[in-house]
Amino acid sequence: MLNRPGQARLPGPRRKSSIPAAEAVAAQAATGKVDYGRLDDSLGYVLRRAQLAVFKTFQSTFKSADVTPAQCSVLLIIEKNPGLTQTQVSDALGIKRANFVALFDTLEARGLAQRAPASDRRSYALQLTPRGRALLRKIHTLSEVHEDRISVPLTKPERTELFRLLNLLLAPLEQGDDDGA
Amino acid sequence: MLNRPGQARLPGPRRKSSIPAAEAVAAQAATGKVDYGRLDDSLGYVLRRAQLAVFKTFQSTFKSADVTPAQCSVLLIIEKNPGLTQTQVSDALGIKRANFVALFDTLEARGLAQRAPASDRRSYALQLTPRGRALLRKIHTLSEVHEDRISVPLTKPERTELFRLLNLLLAPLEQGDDDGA
DNA sequence: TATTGTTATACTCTATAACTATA
DNA sequence: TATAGTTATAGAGTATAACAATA
Repeated sequence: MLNRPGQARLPGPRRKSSIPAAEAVAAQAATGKVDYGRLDDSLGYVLRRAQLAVFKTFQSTFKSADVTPAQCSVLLIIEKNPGLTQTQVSDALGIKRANFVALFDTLEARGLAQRAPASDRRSYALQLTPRGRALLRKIHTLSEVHEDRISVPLTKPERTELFRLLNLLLAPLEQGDDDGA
Repeated sequence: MLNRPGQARLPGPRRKSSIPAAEAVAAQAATGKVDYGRLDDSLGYVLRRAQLAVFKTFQSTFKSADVTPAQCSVLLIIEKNPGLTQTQVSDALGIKRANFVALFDTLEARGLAQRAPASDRRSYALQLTPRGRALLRKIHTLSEVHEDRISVPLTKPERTELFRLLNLLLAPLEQGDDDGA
């Protein structure tokens, strides 16, 4: 609820009018653009818009792979850390264990990953299937395309600096969460 | 689904085992930390975490005002642009008209804003109430506190640079949406 | 007792279609 | 015929509680 597409048209009142009368507010804004005031100086607002815009770009870039960012992150974690349990993967990604079940069910139903027996018989050792490894090769390619697309307006040094600043911002905020990563 | 709290414990299998046998995957990751691989170099992933962390900070900072970021943005827009219609405000913030109704109903029920008659009798001229203006004074104060809190790890020039880079990143991505702001 | 995976559930946010009253 | 506000609804994403199997 914090995007920023375009503008609309003109104002006026109607039926279910709850207020008494209110002298037909001038509507000085009916002419030009909308003044965003402090919102333009709000880091949270800009971050929200950036995240939403990048997410949309992700969708269009990854539509041939048919994976959401969440599914993608799970596959990447398992690729780098085969044998982790559901709790470990979901904790690593900030996903609730309960919500991870359906998410992984989808990956398993598509034959991309599977639950293998582990020494502790309460849990599973998560691993990729050959098909999952094949899809990951595509995902790695698409990831590069995606990063390149969203980084177009930035120079290499600017992109590096953006990463540095975001991680700098993130560090103290992610401390007081639950344990600390 | 893309946070990054802490780690979990250890792996192993269990009952609804769907795969044949799979030689008890070594689980080389059961010892130390999780390797995030490309996720750490993903702008989308870092942005998502930053946005989530900032949102959490917002909640704790603004709990005394009892407003969500979305409600806050609506109040700020109406403050700066009194007389706009629901379509204009929701378009400006990227909120669907249909979803704006309940959002504004809440603000109106709390006596913070109201629907005033407009010249075009299909629409309303949205405006603040005295109570809404009073709350906005508090919101402006809390906004400063909030921005200061999340900006702690950044110097003034770094914060300015972060804004510049985010807006740079945003500009081309928000072009191909619907019309263009 | 504590933990893992699981189910059920609820609440929020988001998206679409269709209706009404106006234009 | 088109637009503003509205309603209904469906789909994600997220959060908590409670249960069975296992430790």
